[in-house]
Amino acid sequence: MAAGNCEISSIISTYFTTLYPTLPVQPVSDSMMSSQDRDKFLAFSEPTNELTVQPSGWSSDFPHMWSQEQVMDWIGCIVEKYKWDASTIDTAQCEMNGQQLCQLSKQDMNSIFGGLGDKLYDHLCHLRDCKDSCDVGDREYQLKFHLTDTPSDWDLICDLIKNDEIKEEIDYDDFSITMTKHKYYSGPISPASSGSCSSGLETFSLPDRDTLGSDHEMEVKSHTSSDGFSSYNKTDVNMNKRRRGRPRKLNSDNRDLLDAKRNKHSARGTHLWEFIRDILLHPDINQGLLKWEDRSEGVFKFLRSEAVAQLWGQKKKNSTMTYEKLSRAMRYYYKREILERVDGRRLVYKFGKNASGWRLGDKGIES
DNA sequence: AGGGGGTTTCCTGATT
DNA sequence: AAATCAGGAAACCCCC
Repeated sequence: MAAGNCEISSIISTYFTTLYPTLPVQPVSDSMMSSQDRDKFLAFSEPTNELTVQPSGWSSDFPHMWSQEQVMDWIGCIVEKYKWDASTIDTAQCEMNGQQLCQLSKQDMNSIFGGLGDKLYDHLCHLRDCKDSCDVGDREYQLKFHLTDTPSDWDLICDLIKNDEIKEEIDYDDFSITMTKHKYYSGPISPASSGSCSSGLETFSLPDRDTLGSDHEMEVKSHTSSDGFSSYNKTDVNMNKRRRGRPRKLNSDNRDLLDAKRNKHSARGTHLWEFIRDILLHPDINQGLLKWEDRSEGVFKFLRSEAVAQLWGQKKKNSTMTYEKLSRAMRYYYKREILERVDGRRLVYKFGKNASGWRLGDKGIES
């Protein structure tokens, strides 16, 4: 049991050591973990030898700077977090940017979002407070780890992270564990001891086994984002071979919840072609899995077909997914004209007239 | 309970 | 030889 937890705990400890040098950490002996346990934790989609921590979507900017898309993403996250029935929300009323959002009173929120209004308002206040408090060092870090396997495994992981300063929150649907640190931080992670802050949600991803040999050196990074709030630091840590793991959650997932009212099928989850499309549209999570061959024509290529299949399998909670199976599903799209055949080119597909949302200029697509 | 959509699984054969 | 493509057939899961 504790074996698998040891590794993730080690990763987490290393990361916390980086972020919060004053935190006590529990070094974990790798020998305590069997390869079988290790395999339970598939946690990366990254083809580089790095542990990358990057702000995700709406969390990286001040709420009042959010775009309409980021507002939607944020609402989607809260909907998901509280398992709210998205069908009760009028999506048309969600179409506002961050500035408009921040101008809403609690009463406004309640009238628009019903019972979820309170949650949204409180969370928004929390985010604003968090941003505002950076200068005085009182801030909150949320680190989100995407794990694999069954929730019971995550429970065990949580058992290994017992520090009163850290609050853990497990999201069983999201296959992730979020840990929140509320303490003042005075360590060197922030370049700017000048009040830099990286509050909000950050996502951890681990290297791909395919690209790693054994005993690699890995870096833990906290990227500097354009808003200048994040900081940079790195710590080397030896890691053993790992298998590729759960993908970071796509923002589109959150949108799907809100789209449930409009699309009867979205309640069942993202379709394969949408999953593929969303990977292509998010270079930050793409990680070299797919690439556009001809962006304007919707032609794309699988760079790491099996990795994409693994991710798809993880999304569908199917550990036996392969590119062969995934490609069969892709071929069914030809008949429905969601995809068009691209003859003579391996691993190359083209979006068809019934695929939407991939074109430049489509709603929500900026580049 | 039954039907439909969207895969998933398995398979054979062809092509690269 | 291995990976990929093509598509038939059946099964599966979920929703209505």
